[in-house]
Amino acid sequence: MIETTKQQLVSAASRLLDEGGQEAVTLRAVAERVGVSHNAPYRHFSGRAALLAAVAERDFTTLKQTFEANDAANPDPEKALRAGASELIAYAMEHKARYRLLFSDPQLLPETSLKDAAFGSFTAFAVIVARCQDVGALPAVETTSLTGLIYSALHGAIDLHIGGRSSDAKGLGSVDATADLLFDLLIVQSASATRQPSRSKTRI
Amino acid sequence: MIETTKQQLVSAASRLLDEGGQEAVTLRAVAERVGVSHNAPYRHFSGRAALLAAVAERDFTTLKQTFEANDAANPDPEKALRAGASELIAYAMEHKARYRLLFSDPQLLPETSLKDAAFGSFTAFAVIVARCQDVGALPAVETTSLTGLIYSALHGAIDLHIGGRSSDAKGLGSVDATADLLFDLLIVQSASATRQPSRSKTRI
DNA sequence: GAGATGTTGTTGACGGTGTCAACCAGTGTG
DNA sequence: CACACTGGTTGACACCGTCAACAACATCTC
Repeated sequence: MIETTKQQLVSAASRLLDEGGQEAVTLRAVAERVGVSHNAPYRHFSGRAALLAAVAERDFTTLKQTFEANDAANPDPEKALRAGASELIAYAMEHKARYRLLFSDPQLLPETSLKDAAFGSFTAFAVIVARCQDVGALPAVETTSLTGLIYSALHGAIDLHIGGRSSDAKGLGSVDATADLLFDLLIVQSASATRQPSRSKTRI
Repeated sequence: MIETTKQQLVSAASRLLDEGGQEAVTLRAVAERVGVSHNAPYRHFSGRAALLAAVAERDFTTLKQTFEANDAANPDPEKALRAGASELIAYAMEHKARYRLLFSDPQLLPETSLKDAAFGSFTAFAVIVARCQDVGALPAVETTSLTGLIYSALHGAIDLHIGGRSSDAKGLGSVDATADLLFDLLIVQSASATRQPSRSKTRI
């Protein structure tokens, strides 16, 4: 299937993002790569911000699908959780600028469709967290808050790494090591709690 | 004491950062605010990136001093830890664009003096973490890794909030709530025999 | 079928931005 | 006095996002 011009613009912007980061994605460069005039993108997007939002929306939905596929493929919730985190980290490492666009960019327009896509990927991740809670692998606190904490820790480790703040000089380990430590500590905590008979209760 | 032109440029850039974010900090606007020509900044900085690096360096050192003062003021390590986190969050909320410059900006030049300043603030935070470990308030894993994890979680929560990714739609609570949950879970884990979580958000 | 209309392009211009080059006024210093 | 250095100036350049005006073409309506 051939891509429409609009899709080509999104794809070209994604590629430029990967190759040269945010500042490399100029509307003119995108247009040139697609082979249209410097003003053609305005026929499909209201401006640069809208084009980037389209890139983000596309990636948010694929990310959501990745989480869902991961959840379905791993019967063990704890494995699904760790695998999901690894997928997120892998995506971030492979497409640093795109990851930042999705999760950090402050000037990304708050279009509802984009918010929906972002919310969808978060929810898919929360489903895995809930499953872990169900089997007592994670503490039985409010699921959304716990998911937020885990998401925050993963995002923080990734973002510091991408920004060059976690290299040797600052002593932070690799992103994967930080994620491992996070899960080790959280899971130890909940396992010791559920081991106590008087308080044992699994969420239904 | 009167500020030198160089200091005035840094101050003006900081103020513009607070008022209008990254994109508001144009060399021309900075120069105009100081009252010099649009090219005067080049007599003091090699370019825009270097000026922003100077802003970051200044803030990194004040942040380090904040951590140190906090450490000295709180005899209880756990209180020092929570207070230090609160200070970081407060700084981030008050100066969002500046915070992002320090901890997220990818194009911040890797000058050694800037790296030193960043490392200094991280180390000051690590000192508090180590004290918590000494009294058994935090798990006895490698201090640098644990500090990295805590730093990552705090940064992630802050960054997602600043980027508008943690508002209602995504269900993440406020930054402070996420930080509280983080400490509650970590401290419960390490001292579950003798301690209770400071906030009874956990459903026990 | 013919005209109106909307879609998707185009070219050209505008102001704003970072940066480079050239120049200029002081201020020591040999 | 000549000289270089420091900190400032003006002017230009290419590049950027964006707006306006126009052109080709498909599609709908009478």
